[in-house]
Amino acid sequence: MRRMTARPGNAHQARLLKLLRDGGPNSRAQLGDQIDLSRSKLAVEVDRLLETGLVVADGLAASRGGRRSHNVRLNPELRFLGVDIGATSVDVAVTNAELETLGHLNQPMDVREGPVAVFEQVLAMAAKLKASGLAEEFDGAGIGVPGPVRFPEGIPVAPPIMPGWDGFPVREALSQELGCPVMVDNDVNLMAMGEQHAGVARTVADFLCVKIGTGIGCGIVVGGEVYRGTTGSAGDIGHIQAVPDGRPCACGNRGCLEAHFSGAALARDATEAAQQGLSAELASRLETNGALTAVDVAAAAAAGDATALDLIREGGNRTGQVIAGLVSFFNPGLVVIGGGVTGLGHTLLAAIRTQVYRQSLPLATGNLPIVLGELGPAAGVTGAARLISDHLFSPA
Amino acid sequence: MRRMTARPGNAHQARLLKLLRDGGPNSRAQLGDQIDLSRSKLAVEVDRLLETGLVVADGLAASRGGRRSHNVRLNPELRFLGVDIGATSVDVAVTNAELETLGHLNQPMDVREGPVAVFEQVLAMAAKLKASGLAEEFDGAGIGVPGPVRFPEGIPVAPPIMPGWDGFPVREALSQELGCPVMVDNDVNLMAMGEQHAGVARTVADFLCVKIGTGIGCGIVVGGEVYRGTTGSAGDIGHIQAVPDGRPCACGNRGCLEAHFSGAALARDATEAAQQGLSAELASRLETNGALTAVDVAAAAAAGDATALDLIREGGNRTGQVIAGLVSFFNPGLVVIGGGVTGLGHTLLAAIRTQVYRQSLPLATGNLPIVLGELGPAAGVTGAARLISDHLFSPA
DNA sequence: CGCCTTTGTCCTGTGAGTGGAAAAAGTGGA
DNA sequence: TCCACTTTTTCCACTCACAGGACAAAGGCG
Repeated sequence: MRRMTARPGNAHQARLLKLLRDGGPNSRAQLGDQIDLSRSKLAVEVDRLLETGLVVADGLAASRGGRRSHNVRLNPELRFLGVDIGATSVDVAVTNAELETLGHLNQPMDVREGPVAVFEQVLAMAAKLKASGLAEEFDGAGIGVPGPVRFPEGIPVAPPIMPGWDGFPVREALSQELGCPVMVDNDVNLMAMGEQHAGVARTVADFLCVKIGTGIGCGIVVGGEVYRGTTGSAGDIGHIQAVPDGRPCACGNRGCLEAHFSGAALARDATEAAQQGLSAELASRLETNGALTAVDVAAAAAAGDATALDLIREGGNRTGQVIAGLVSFFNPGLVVIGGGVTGLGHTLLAAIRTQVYRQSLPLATGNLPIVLGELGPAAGVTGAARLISDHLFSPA
Repeated sequence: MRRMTARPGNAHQARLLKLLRDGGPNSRAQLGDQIDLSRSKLAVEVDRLLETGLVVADGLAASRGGRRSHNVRLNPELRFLGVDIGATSVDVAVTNAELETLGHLNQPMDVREGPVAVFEQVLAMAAKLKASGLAEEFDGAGIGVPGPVRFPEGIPVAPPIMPGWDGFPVREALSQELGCPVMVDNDVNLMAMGEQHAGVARTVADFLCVKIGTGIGCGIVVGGEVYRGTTGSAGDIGHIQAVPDGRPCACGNRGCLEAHFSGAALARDATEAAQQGLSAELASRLETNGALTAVDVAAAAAAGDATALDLIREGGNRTGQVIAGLVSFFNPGLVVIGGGVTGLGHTLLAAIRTQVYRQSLPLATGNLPIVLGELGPAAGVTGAARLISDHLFSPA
């Protein structure tokens, strides 16, 4: 039993833990500069944290011109597990308490196989990470699932692409299996938290994080906090109508954004184009691999294939149109584009930017960066670790 | 000089003031039930508030089975001024500290005449209210303007329908003229605050308040607080594209919601229909009044005129389509429809509801009321009073 | 009229937190 | 090597907010 079960005893301790998480090892004096507490009080709270074992001494800091100060840091043996369940693959990573990734695994998977089968796989991956010496036990785990979640209970509700998960007590079940606290959230929200913690959104209070993968979703951050909506389905922009009377969508409507542009739609359109002989490049890839994915389209586009570029541009336009509406409504300080299709890169980004800058009013777009996510596939697991650390580093 | 210039000295006093504002006269004991403070502490803070004059004794309360308690209430002589500047008219009202409207004036006006002319009119109306004995002086004023506002400074920024107001220091100027603290906000946000304080949104934390007047805007409330966006232009949904390649809009784009449905668009469409002889009802009204407004369309619809009903339904569909997108994105707990066109009533509401319930996913719409505002033209001024009271009832 | 309940006041104890003094541990120049 | 000056850390006395109990005041009810 090396596991830490302690929690901060008050708001001061919680703030200190978060400072150490986000700023790394720090001297008492430096902590004092960042927090509004007297030196005496600060010393008392740090001592209490040292007693709990959450924080440990870390040698002497370099001198700032006088007596050298004693550094403290979060216990380097603390381990968080970050799990990002996608529609077709799963990422599992181990981090330390400073949320640095120590190990990262990725495997193909199908959510539709249901929670039991998926968690079996996740637990096996976690065990593998443990076996490689990265962790003895986990002190907490964050889980991202590709659908709406009733956040306080950690239970998916009415997830369209993962029937069989509806109402499954993910948080409770995994907490049991892993023997540690667990928090569950939508994968898009975790991506937003990841980019906020370690990516492009570090300094922005209000931003949107659009994830284009098998489906399309959007993380909403208001005042530095993820906004989840009344029933946990906020940010579900895949089924906003992008094309009046457009393609039929799995949800029963027509013209949904997701039906026109997403990993799945792109693969379908590319296959169609290849079969119709519109693109030699895509056709040859189809023949080689037996099927096409967004990755093939990205490669074809990189090779200069006109059809692939057109598909990307067309999709970017659709997406940009929807985002333009969201920008008018929400007036964010930043828009982050991420997810599986970021491989499409700047062609996609340019198309989105064009639409947004053209359709939204200058006041909203004047100083609005629209950028690709910085963390790629690590955003989700980092966000997951961040989620559980936020929870554990709050007063009990 | 009867004016109160005191402010609460700490967070407890601020909470007490807000309890008294929202709950009316109250005994010390009842206040104790609603706030987490010991009786002794509560007594001290109430005494301090009595000293400042913000709160006064108000006789004895009815017995609850034992000794009768001494009531306290907000000083009944406190007066707030609520000003709601629309595109074509202005509302000015006086309230007491409990935000009950004591007097309300409404006059036609044209914002395009610029801030100086408009404020002359507003000040005259305020003077009239004073002269009728409703107030000696004002203790604070809230101002709503139909465009984006840099909130902390109270300065309109790049307002499309009110050129000439850009950068005008509304807050400072009016504070000078009125001799009291002033807060400025977008008119839609004030409507949302009004409905939150005294209308349909009293118990909802996250909701949208769509105002359809000369233009279209949307107030966004997140966790009970108005969300204004990075540059203060959040909720500016009038220029979201509702119809691809639709009607040209003043903003330079095509197909904006506002170009297809709003007070102005409705008047234009009705006039067109009347001139083309599509509706005898509208034609006769056009002849009588020389011009048509949304009110005429409402009357014609009430009389069963098919063309008028079609116009409303068509507009409701467009609006509903946009709102459906916002509902998917924001997942609110309530949608309030208000503004000048609420006269169109249930025909409009039904059209909007149909679109939203059809286009958004069940999880978001399952328990989503879409209702008309309860307060009508009083929402704006009530919200304005609420804005300034929130400011004054916060620790200085 | 006596007993019970509720309300309001007084008073003391406690714990959080501040700020100054002094000790501890360095740096760097003469 | 010594001394003056910094920075860090600990220690201690003092303040202040607040809780909670005792008690008085005021009213209901049988």
